[in-house]
Amino acid sequence: MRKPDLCGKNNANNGSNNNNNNNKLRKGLWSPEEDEKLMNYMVRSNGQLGCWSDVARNAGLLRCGKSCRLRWINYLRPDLKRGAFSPQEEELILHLHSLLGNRWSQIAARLPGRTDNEIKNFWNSTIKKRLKNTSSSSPTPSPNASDSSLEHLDVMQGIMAMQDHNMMAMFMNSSSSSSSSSATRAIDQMPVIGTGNGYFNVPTFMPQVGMDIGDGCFGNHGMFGQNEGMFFPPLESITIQENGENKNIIDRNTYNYNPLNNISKVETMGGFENCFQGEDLKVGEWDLEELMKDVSSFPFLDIQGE
DNA sequence: AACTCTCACAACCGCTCATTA
DNA sequence: TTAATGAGCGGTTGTGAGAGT
Repeated sequence: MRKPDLCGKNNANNGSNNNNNNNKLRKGLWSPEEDEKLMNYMVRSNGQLGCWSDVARNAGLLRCGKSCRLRWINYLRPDLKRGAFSPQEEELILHLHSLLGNRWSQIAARLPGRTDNEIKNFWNSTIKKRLKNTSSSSPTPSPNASDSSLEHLDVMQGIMAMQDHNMMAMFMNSSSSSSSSSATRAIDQMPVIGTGNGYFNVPTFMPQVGMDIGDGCFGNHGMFGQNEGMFFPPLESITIQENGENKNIIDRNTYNYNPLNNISKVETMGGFENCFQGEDLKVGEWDLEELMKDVSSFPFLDIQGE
């Protein structure tokens, strides 16, 4: 790994004149002290972060904002899942990659606790190699059914996969029986868990204004109850089909999807502080209840709406 | 024990896009 | 309209650790 690099060897430790000089910004590996500073700041700031360069400055770090952002997203975020990928995760990555290509952030958005960087590395180091060795048996979605209920099925199974790795397999099975295009559409409609790159997730220790996911369907005891502080940031947009025409209901960087039928406006800085603040908008047609209807007959679902 | 090779992954780089003034 | 700024993304690099010799 890179050694913590004091840019401009001789002066990086000189904290007295640390203003606006990129030459004095550190590069390379983060030291434990830096991690601690950043972590402390993120906790202390309680959501009032400003921009990332402010974060770097206010946290007392000799790092560029970009570096801080990366460190937080890829390493320090409290909801990160560390350790090896499970076979189910591997399968899901394979499948998503077959649909999405190298859009690591979008793949990561569907793997809770995993970052795009992690998945990218995993792909490049492990899966690529494995696929090379077993190129004859690479999985491809078989073209087949494409009706909308099936797509909803994909959606819901995808959601469940987020919560239970055992259920990823079900998502896989379902999706692999859909045509590539319909599966892709389904994936595009799939709400993603807020762990992917590009979004601050809501750390469990952060109070979320206007967030009401305590004990309900999406809360600690509901169907999405295995995680706290979960939210569903959208892809570039969520497109729904209504009467044969597509409708965009959520724009990226503008709204987060609130599982409780609300979309809340989000500050563009990254949403860490304001994930559920601001005006509430009705989701309208893309409705979890609607999706529930399609999947409520599934035995593996233990839906207890409130 | 010393050296080399390979792998995994953290971090950087360069680019694009969105927002704001 | 345009320039500046910041966020986000995908590709790439560099390095520590472990395996092999």
